[in-house]
Amino acid sequence: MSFPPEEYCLPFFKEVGYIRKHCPKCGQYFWTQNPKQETCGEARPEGCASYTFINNPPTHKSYTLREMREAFLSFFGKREHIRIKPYPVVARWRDDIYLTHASIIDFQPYVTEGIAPPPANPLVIVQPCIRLVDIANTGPTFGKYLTIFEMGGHHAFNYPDKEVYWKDQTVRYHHEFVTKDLGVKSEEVIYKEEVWSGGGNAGPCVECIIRGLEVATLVFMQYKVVNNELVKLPIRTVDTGYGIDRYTWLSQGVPSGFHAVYGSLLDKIFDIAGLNKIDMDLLVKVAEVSGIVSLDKTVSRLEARKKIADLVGVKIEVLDNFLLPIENAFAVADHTKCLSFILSEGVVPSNIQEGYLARLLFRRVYRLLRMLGIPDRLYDIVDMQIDFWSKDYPHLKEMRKEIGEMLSVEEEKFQETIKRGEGLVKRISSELKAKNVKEIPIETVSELYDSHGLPPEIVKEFAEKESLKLDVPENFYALIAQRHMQVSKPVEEEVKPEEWLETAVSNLPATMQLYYKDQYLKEFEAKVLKVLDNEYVVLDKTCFYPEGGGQPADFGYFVFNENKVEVVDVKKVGKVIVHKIKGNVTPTEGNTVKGMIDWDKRYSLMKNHTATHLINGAARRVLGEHVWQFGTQKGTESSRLDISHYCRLTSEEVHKIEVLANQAILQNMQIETAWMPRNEAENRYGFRLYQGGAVPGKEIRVVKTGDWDVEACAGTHLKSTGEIGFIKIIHSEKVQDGVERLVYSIGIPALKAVQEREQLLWKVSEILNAPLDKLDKTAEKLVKELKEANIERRRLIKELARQESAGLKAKTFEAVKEIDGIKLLKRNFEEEIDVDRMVRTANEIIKRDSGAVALFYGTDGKNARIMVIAGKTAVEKGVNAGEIVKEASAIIGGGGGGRPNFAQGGGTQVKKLSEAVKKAEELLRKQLR
RNA sequence: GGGCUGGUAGUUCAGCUGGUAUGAACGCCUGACUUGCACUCAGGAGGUCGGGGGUUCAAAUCCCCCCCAGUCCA
Repeated sequence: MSFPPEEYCLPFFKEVGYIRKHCPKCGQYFWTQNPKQETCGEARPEGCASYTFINNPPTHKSYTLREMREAFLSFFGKREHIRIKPYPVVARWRDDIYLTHASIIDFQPYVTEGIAPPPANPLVIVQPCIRLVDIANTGPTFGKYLTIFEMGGHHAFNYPDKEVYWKDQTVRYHHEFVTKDLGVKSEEVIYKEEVWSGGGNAGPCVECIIRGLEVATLVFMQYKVVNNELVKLPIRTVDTGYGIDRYTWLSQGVPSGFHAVYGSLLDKIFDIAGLNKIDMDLLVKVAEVSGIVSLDKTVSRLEARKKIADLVGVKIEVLDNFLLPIENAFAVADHTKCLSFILSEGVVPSNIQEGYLARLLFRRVYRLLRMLGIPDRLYDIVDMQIDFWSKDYPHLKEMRKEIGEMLSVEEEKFQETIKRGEGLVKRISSELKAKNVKEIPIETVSELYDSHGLPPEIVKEFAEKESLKLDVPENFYALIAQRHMQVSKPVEEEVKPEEWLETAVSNLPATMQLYYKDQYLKEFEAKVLKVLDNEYVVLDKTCFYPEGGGQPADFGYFVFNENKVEVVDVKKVGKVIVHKIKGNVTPTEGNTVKGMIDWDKRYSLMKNHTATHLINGAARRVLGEHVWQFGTQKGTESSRLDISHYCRLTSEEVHKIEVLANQAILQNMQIETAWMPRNEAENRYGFRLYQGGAVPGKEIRVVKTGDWDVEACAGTHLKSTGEIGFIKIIHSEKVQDGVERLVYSIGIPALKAVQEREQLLWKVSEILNAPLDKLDKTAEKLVKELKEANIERRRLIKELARQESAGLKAKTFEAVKEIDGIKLLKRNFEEEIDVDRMVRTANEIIKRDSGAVALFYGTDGKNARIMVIAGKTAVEKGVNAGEIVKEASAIIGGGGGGRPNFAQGGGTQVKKLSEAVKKAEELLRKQLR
């Protein structure tokens, strides 16, 4: 994809004497005022330039991050842009991404697609952004790439009938900012032509480069990518990204972006890690060329290292030893900030979704700290981050305790994983050593990582303890990716059977939602607008609630022309509500029908829905601010709510939630619902609103339950909480790591649930013949007695075996025959074919006399069993128990087998048992001959 | 959402192609010898083989379902 040169040829460039040039190294076009500028001037892997601002900043003064942020905001504030507060880093308002990775994310998709107006136009914002894709590059690039950074964006949304500003003005703003406010010389500012594309949108963009560092990207979003073709968007968006952290670095000219952003905090981390004698000259030299580093799954760290070593004239080993701890400390500074921000917004580390991102980040930090030898200082560092950033982002401080708790749970889990891993590696090692293998195969390492979460460098560490070699290939993570390619099956696309419905109703007007006008409305009259396929009916208005937000659809009836048909499903298709009916007749278009909903069901669902909000509010109060709704399903008998939480709920916590929720009922709080513009709702109630995930539309419906809970919710709710009556939490379970499910009933079903439990207790009490209040003690005693009885039983079998074999009860043996010095003991156990007893008895016999052979058999009428156990001497003389049993049991219609000294078998033709025994004896005689 | 491991004695684990859990180590109990640092020696106790179905003469082992734990990817 590329755009014609005209797209970049701006009046501004002509006006101030910029000329367009071609970079011989990377092949891209750029604009500069400096005729001597040969390359595009950006420090990148192609080697177009290196950083020239280290120890030599181009700005008129040095800025802290906070000062730079303010400079940016006020520059645009003075130029008609309205300041907007930053959004959360967890993008709860979107269902397509987890984290906010650019300032424009805040306004997608509703503003950029024209569904809702922007909060201001033009606007300016500094948005904390998280990009985990850059995680491997964070330390080695000295601050060019960070997992968390602040993006300054000034945005203008240009509508067909309202132009704010576009390319020329955008570049002018940038130029004025860097030259006038920051004091960078105009001829040092290079603008590079680029193409931007992402999230299905595209447009030309220019990158702004100063002394080797790309500091901003000015994107002009104006196309939609459809089947590889560019389609013009009605709204053209100015999407700028100013790297506030990079400007700060530029202005300070310090060796790394981390020095610039974290300042004293970085010093402390270095101090903790014992990095206090750093060769600053070497660090600066490396910093200047660090722009060529760009790691991904295919480019190895060592390759990049070698390039740098050549450039600064140091041996690669020396450089590696020098840089590794520094890079790790850099990454620690960045990752602990990132983790603090994610956790502060209530993300619970988990093995799914955004929780997994938090876990990934935690484990990476922990490994880095481990390599630095300071894993125990994690909390101190996070604490310092919270102090450091709370000045600008005060909510961090409020979450300090919860962040600490989540970290400690996570640490414990990871330590367990490592400990388990150590055991695994030890065992694998001894197996390998037994086979005289000296190296751990890479498949084993992959499996240890993939199935047991053990990072290769930790495997290496443990393997070396066992004096085994392990060379972790540079492309290890690419191998893992490949592994997943091989095993993953193509996911079958779920076909939407209702797709035709969508097109069929697309021209119909929006159905009037009577359930929002009066949620207690049970009957209504409406005009039939459309009947499809004889079973789908669209009306001009309805009080049937379509399935949504975990609340099932209403059922009921339509009555027309003295006919009555059942409504069996209701769906919302776009803005149209479609009723699915079942009956012999269908209403005709233009007719009037009377609709009646199944009120009992609906009222019960309303109660359950409001109860869900109460429980959610109660859980947040009991467990903390990290509690978010993860999913919910309402029913008439019971409902469930999944919430994020970092450890298993105790019964005390569940009871507390239950008590609080019931108190909320007793307070009989009023429930207010209101439609309001998205911006207003977010401003008034915050992003807590999005409990149920992203909510579409320009206006959203806010359901406020007294001072207990506020959520964006489309469901039907009660007028006051008192109507619920009673909530009983039936049970809780863990549905995923970090997600707890609460299952509860309300009203009479809740009472029934309690009664069922009570019934169960009574029944148990009756069975155990013990009073209710002593059930626990009685059960304990019984289990203990059962265990003891089992032990006694086993002891008795042993004892019996010993005695019987000792000949004390020799008469129990049918016959004792001597054949060739071998003693054959035959015995019919009749119905007592207890394997354990037979085996033990036989074992006792051959223990006493190794020349003995036991031939035991018996039948309980259904099954017959034959067992032959031979002593050592007997086996030496040729007895083969396995063969005897095999042939003998074939007679009784079964099978059998075993080893020469031990075999058992059986069959179902019990009548032939004696024949089989005879055969067995015969075989034994043959074997001895 | 998809994939991969694992669940056997108090603990960590063996248990191959169904056929004795004579299971191993540590821990525990009893006794002896010793009081020098995982003491040693002798003896012993301890298992619904995660749960439920099925196949089979026979299932820890094979098949299906469920539960629990861990882990990777999106």
